[in-house]
Amino acid sequence: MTVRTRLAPSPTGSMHIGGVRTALYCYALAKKNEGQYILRIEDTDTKRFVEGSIEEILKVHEIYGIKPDEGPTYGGNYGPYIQTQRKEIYQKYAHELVEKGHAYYCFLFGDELENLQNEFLKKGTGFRSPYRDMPIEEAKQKIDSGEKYVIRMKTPNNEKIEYTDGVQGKVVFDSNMVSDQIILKSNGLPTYHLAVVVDDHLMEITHVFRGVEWLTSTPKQILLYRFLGWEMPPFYHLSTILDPDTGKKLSKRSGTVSAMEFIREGYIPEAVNNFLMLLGWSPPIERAHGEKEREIFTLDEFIELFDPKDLNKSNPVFNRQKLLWFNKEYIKNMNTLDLANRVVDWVKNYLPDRNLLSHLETDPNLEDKVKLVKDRCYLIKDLVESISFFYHRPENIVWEIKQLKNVPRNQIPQILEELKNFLTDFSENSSDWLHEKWEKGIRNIADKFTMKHGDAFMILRLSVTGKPVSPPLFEALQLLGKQEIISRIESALKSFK
RNA sequence: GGCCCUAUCGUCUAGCGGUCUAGGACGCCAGGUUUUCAUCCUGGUAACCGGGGUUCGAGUCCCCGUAGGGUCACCA
Repeated sequence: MTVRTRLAPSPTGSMHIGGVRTALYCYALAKKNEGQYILRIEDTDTKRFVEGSIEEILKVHEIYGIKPDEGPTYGGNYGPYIQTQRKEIYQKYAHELVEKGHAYYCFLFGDELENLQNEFLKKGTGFRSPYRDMPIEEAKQKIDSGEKYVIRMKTPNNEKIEYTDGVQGKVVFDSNMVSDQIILKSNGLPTYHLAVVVDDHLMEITHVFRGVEWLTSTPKQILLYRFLGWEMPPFYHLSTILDPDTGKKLSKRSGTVSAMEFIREGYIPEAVNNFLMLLGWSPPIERAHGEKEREIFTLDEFIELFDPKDLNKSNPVFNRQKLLWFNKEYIKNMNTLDLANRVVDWVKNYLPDRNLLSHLETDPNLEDKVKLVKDRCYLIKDLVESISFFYHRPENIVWEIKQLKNVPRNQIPQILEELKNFLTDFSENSSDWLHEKWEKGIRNIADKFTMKHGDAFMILRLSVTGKPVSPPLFEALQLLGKQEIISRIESALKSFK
């Protein structure tokens, strides 16, 4: 049997980061077993449809490296993969269910419906409509006369519905608690409950991953599978990612939750994936007492290691600091050329600064610059910021900083003058143009003014980069080039006059 | 409120009856390296929700309590 998993998002807005985690688990199980990962769009709620969200779901997959084998734009033999395009299929099964006596036409709407529903809610049992037992012929007459209707499933009474969940274990429900759920809405579209069952069956899905919020609706699907005479695939109800602030489902309130937004902020998709996979899953690796455990996993390693049995039931809190740490690790350890390309792409896609972009695209030494700053950055954004001084001369340098509190202000121009003369004497083309050689000379200058070496370095740093924090100074200067350094020192000097 | 699920350092987690004086990671703190900020080393801080059982023995099994989450739609 080939393993087939699917992600079934609703196009109702930005794709949530939790969706990526679910996708990761689906994808991993499919790929581990050389099966297929399918993307299906559940857009049966036309009111909540948001323009552009299908495109975004596709884009998120592409960026995060999760490639569907089937789905919208990917094709496949089980399409269409967008539910509104499968309307007739659901209708056929819904009516079939009525014929078989497992569902019924219901004509209850408005206040009447609401009042009855409230009664059942108060009683604490599942909703049952008075039309449940109306003879089918009578119901059909009403329909023929143009009455509006929905189709509800006929939930059996007094029955224990139990099944074993792949992550939650054995779960038992009382059928009296399960409502006669609407499966076909009055507009002719199915509700989720019917649509998933039909599609998962028709698309030959073998393992269903979804959030625990679906757990209590599972008996409805179990019933539907039974009514339709189909075998139900194993279900895996995944924990909910919790918000660190509210303790409830992760929401925008505490920060970014959109998968695309993380990328826009400068996160590396591989790092986000790594963080996500470990939220509720831990690798089955033998651990020696006291030995450091591995935290970094590539997608391929994850696929290899993944097994649903290692999924946790309890809900993890989304720890942004740890995500940041993962990102930093990925930036630090990434191949420099690859990283440089990503920097350019990021600026191209998410920064309006076209000027900077053209600098980056034409810089033959970009890779060296990236290399210089890569182990000090958390985000791609930081990387861009750290190297931007190469392309932009400092303006309005602030000399009154605590790092220079021991240096008399009137001494600064003197030092700069010395520095300038000193560097001017080097030939950029000779073997003298090496930062190791400057270092000694600059230390000598500091000694001459009886100041700390670090202070002299700081003055140089400020005049050239404009900031008290910079990448390793000498390597950076070497990359900047002699002419540029000297002219930056000169303009710093001018600001003193 | 009914029903379902969960409960180990602040957070992510390992643990699947004895090897637990409970391990790792993030964070935080201290020290070292260092021209800034980082990186990098070294060390430290910090947890089995409470109460009953079962057992020779419980973080690990059972029950109750407590706390948290989910769910009760013509939304998915």
